[in-house]
Amino acid sequence: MAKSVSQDAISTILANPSPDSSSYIPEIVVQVLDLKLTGNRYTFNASDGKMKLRAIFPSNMSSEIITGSVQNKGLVRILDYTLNDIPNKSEKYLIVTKCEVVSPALETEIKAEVETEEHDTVLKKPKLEYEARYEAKADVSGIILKPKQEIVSKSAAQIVHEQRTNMAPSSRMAMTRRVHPLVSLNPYQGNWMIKVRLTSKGNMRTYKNARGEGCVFNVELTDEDGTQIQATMFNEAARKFYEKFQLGKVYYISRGTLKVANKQFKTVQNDYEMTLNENSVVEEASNEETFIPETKFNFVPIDQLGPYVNGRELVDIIGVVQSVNPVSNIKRRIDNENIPKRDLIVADETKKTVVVSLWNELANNVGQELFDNADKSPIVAIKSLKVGDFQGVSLSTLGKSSVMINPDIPEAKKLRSWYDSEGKGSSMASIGLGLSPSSKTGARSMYTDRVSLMHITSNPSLGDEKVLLCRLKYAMIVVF
DNA sequence: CCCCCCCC
Repeated sequence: MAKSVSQDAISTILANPSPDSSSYIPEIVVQVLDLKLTGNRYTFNASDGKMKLRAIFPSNMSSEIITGSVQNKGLVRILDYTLNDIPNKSEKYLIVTKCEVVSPALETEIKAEVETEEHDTVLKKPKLEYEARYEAKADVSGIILKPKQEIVSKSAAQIVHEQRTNMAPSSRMAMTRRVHPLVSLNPYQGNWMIKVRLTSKGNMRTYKNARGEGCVFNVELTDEDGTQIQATMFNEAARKFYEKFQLGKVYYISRGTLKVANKQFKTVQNDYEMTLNENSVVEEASNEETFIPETKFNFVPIDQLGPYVNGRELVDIIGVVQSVNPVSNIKRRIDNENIPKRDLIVADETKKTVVVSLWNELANNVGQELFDNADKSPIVAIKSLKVGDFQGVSLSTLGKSSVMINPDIPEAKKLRSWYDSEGKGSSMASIGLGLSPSSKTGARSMYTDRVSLMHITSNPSLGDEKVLLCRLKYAMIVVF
């Protein structure tokens, strides 16, 4: 058999994102390029000479890679796979679930067109650190050039070894020590390291109770499998890690402790929660490829907020900012403490508006930015909002809420183009004050009273007196 | 060890 790639292999994969036994898929042989160890997985570029696709090998392939049968610039036949979306990103990546080795390393990267001119350019590209070192040693005189072939025919295991030994000690540590999946952690096993994305960050707050006082903040961590865990830091640890932890970034974490999570306060699906103390190790995994999902939003359209009123479940919303109030200070009843608050009105494609109250630092920081740019109708995406019943439906931030202005996500682009083309010219009604026939669930609050009104007014068995009473109540709410 | 999330 000819040792080459299948024609249009990448197009075939893209056209069949999740093949099953009934799909007919022609043979897919690709060249493995840029094979490297990322965390605990091997990743590579699958190439058919024309197109490339980021890909990941299954963990059970690792031994074959280490023994050298799968090589960089070698050929593999992909027997089964799924094509996965990276949320909020346009590119796809290929998860190889079954494959076999066709050929060890070829001399060159396969290109569909013969590119003699370009070949020189390729050689002049900035070299990877290991390549530069390799050549520098061989080429002491500056005359004898090391054949490129010797570099390309190195097995993945060699490359990985060289990558490790040439790296900064901290990253080498991260590569060498096994990354544990979050599901494998428990309170009884201490020596682990995880690689996680920070998918939620609470604000720092102080507390005072019978057991003492201090400061605390919580984060939510997500790993490559999508498993989540909440981690808590107190006092010294809270101060040490508060700035270091940034929403959306990826970290290696070790030396934390696990305990059984309190069901009552659980915000993620995990039997355990993590505590990090001042001796825990948190290291950012910067400039590294990773397949950990990005922070995921579950946007609820404004006209669908009804069922969430006064519920425990939090919502994410995305909308166009219609207006922003100045900050006001609210005196908390229980202890007379002043808390900054700023209200804004947002609208979305359902042509409904809702009032969102930003509290504490969100009112001051991101709130001020919104205030200053209110005339530009920015898009806001807000994660983890509580849905209250003030004026029917109201939204409020919590400590763990986050506000993103003009986020680079498809939903924001869609909303922007809708608003610019037709939204800004159309009339919008407040979800709180308007009747919303689509939302009939929920059992209390003024909002539900008005839903009941609709049922009653459309029920012929009721007397005029009751209908009038309900109409009166509705009228009063509107007047308010 | 927190677990509150405020006001009209």
